[in-house]
Amino acid sequence: MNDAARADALLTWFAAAQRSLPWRQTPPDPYATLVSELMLQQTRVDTVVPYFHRWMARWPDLASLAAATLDEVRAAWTGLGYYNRARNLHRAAQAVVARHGGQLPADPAALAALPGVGPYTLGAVRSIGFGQPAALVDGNVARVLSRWFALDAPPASGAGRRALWARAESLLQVPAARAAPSEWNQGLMELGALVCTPKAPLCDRCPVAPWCLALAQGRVAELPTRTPKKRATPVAAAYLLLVRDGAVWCGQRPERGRWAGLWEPPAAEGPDAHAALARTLPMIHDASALPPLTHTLTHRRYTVTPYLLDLQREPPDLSPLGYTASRWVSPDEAAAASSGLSRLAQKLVATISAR
DNA sequence: AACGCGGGGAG
DNA sequence: CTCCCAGCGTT
Repeated sequence: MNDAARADALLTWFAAAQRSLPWRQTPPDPYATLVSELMLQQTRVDTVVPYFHRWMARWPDLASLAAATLDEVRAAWTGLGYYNRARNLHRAAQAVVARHGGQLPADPAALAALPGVGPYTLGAVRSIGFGQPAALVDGNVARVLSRWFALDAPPASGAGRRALWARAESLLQVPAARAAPSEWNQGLMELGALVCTPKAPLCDRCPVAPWCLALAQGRVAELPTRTPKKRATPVAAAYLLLVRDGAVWCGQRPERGRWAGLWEPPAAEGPDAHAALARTLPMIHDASALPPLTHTLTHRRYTVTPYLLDLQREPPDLSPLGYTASRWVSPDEAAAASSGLSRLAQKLVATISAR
């Protein structure tokens, strides 16, 4: 039968071709699975690996993570992006300690109730962490299944999402897949990462090419259907770098929103950023403007003008700008992986020592 | 359903 | 440059 042969082909390929990744352990560790899956949300494997090693060395279990402070947790996340994930993981650890005795629950409803655990992560923790026959759909699986079955609905659409999850559930009913849900799901994702890539997929090396409808129809390049994406919004911003003894005066951003809880030199956005900053920090009029630099996020493209001032007096109060705390940050500290500064702020502080 | 949320690697 | 990555929470 088609389904059985295809399942065998993928599982055989995965057994031989899978990458050696630190969270692929036998026996599986549900906590390690949770950590890796939170880190891997919208983030590539190669980026996550060093963060995962540092994380597991520092917090080897949920109890130790729950006992850490949010600032420590967030500092360990510095550079990974999507910082709300760090907050979610920390809160999840505290919830597991409070409600489940420090052991991750195997019950799907209890898992789904944890912060940061959505449909994908639920399927991943269930199948990879606990060996349960649970389906999952991520960006890789969406691409693989869209091609296998020549699905025309955009994966991001409601209809596309429903179709993909239905296929994923259905495939998992094949006995070989159901007997090895961890390997099956990881095999689908590994195939998407290594063979069934977004551009220039390696169809001549694909273990399931004989069963690929898109390949048979010559439509591999046009599937999955792409959804038109929004352009990044241009944003102007001004940062005031107040320097004393080589250190820079930084504030901690609020818990909500962009770069939540991270540190940066005081800043304002918009065409009137300089004026807005001057209302709270009038000393900016004595500062010298440095050459602008750009920093691109997924949805925003920043053009930042840094203003530099050697400060002899006491540093100003930053709370009127919305910062919840403030401290001096040395260039060495800012450059460290666990500085708690956004990448943009790290760039800015680096411009000072480069002068 | 639509939007906000980082940063980096590949082509 | 563009695209997109082991997505989720909020509105």
